[in-house]
Amino acid sequence: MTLTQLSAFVLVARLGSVKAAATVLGVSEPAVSQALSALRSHLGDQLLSRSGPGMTLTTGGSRLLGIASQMVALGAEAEAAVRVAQGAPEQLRMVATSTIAEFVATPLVDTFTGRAGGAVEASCGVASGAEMPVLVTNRMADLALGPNLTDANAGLVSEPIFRCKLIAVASARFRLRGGMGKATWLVDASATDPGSPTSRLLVRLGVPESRIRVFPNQTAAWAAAADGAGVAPAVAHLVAHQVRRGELAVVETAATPIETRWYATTLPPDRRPVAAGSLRHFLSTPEAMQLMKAPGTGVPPSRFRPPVYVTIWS
Amino acid sequence: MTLTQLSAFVLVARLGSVKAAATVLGVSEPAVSQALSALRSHLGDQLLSRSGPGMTLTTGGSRLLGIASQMVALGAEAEAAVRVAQGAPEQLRMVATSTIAEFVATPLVDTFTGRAGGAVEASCGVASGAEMPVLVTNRMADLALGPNLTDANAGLVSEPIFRCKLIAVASARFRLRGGMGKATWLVDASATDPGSPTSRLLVRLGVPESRIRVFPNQTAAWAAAADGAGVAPAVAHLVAHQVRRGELAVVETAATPIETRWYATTLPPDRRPVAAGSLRHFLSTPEAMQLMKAPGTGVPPSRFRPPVYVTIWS
DNA sequence: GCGGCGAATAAGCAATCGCTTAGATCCTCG
DNA sequence: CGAGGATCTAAGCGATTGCTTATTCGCCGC
Repeated sequence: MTLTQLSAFVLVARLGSVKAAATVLGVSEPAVSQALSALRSHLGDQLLSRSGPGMTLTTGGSRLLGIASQMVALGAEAEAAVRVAQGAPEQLRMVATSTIAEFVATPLVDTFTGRAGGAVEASCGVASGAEMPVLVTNRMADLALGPNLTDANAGLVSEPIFRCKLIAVASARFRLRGGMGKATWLVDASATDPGSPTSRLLVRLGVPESRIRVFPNQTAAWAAAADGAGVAPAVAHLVAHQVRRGELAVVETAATPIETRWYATTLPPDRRPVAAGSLRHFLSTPEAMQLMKAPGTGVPPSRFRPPVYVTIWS
Repeated sequence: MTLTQLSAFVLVARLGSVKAAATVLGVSEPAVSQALSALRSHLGDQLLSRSGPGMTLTTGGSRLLGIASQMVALGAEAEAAVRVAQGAPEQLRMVATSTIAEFVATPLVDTFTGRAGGAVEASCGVASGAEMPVLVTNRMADLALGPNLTDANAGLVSEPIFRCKLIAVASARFRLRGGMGKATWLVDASATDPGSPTSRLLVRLGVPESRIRVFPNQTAAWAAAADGAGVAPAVAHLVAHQVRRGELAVVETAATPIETRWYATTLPPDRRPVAAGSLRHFLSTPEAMQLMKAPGTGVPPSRFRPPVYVTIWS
């Protein structure tokens, strides 16, 4: 029984799929499957089995889940505690939805790290809205920036940080033939995350999959839109730069603008690391607000490493 | 960072010596030393260092100790929880001081197991008085039978179970030459445990080490005493059989009889496994009392496996 | 019945774990 | 200063872990 096996089990149970757990852990799917099977044979219990959409836990599995979660969390805590005691910079792991990560996460994290004066070392990863609560409750991430995750029984605390509008943009010369229903939609990875504002927008407009093109990041999608390839959803203030320069123009649709909010989610104060509390507080300062409002000064998208998920055990 | 390494660290920190931890774990001393050094280099912290009698923890070490203890305890709990959920018999690990283990532990455990009707599978090991609190608080044992271990800050609960007298015996034909000070004392392993009634007796009589012969178990010591090799300490009712048959006779000394008590020690009710509570309760029943009083009907000492300590991870 | 997707299994491989024995080191106490 | 006890290091070993790619299994929708 190793900690690796336990965290694989926890993630599978919480995410409801071996594949999803493998993605989060950044390993191949058989690796997770094997860890699970090792645990199964060691404990002599099936622990969990597929059933339609998700997984169902055996009695033993559900008993184990609570205990294993604690062990995984304590493992992360143990490493952090020793490192801090040595005066080493505290590690702070933040996850954000892809759009946020692309534009504002890095400047926010960098500025926060600078403010902390070397006492904190922050890193940032990408996660879907579904992954976030799992990552935070199991201490695989300290703070999530994205949708509202407040969930009483999971013990998470979300706080609204920022308010913005989701609109649609296209090349100024772009002309729809046959109305909005026929347009090609150019989206980033967040559209594959059900529950994200982007995917809500597409659902509300009834856009079929065949008319959606997914790009690795938002900037690439906008570049394609500027080339006249179609319509792209965009957070208004993030795309303001391109609109002002005339590369893109706002397109009216039946569903836009959509008002959305970004939330910062952490464990409740008594169970979260102090650095997570500091970052949370920093996010509500006018300075952070300014960074989120004016990302044109942020880092170029090339510096953004897309699927660098959180690594749990260094 | 593995659970093996963490439990090695916890045991070393709590017992104050690498060697003691190795003994408890039933492995060689370099094995523990190496586990510790692996943990040290992984975390980049010395964690603990020798200082005279015991060990002193670094700041990081003391942080880690609490967290690691929990993890080790949860590891044991996880295995138990899954096994129980499967309907497998609950494991119950008892430790006792050598004398108790030799005579009464096995019949007690066997009877208790029988009463439970297959729902509990109990095993028994030997531990010194110093090891007991460590083993119980870290859930490496569920119940300890021996001296009073009540320790508020460690969160242990001891309850008196039985009262007995420690006396001295020798061959009926044995005659002291030069008084008690010159006698050879024939003792079992418990005499090497400071704090045990036997060692208290020897200290009180001022017996020098040179006049002490240690036997692997109490029965062997008594056999030697019956052969006239010297004087042996004995729990009165345990040796009654041999006295009645004339093999041994009670010897008067300045310190005997010593009144002693056996205690059952567990975690407090809210943190201990149910089976430990049941055993604790069983130990206070008249039936258990009877077994402790009349061990002549117990198992022969050959069935007693001396240094089978608790194995933590099967 | 059949393709497709998720999961499990197989095979292979490097790294690590966990243990041993043997020897070096270090500290204390006489 | 030397003896002895405790600890650490070294070397070696077998088993396990943890990961990969490739293949097979089981199930669902058509």
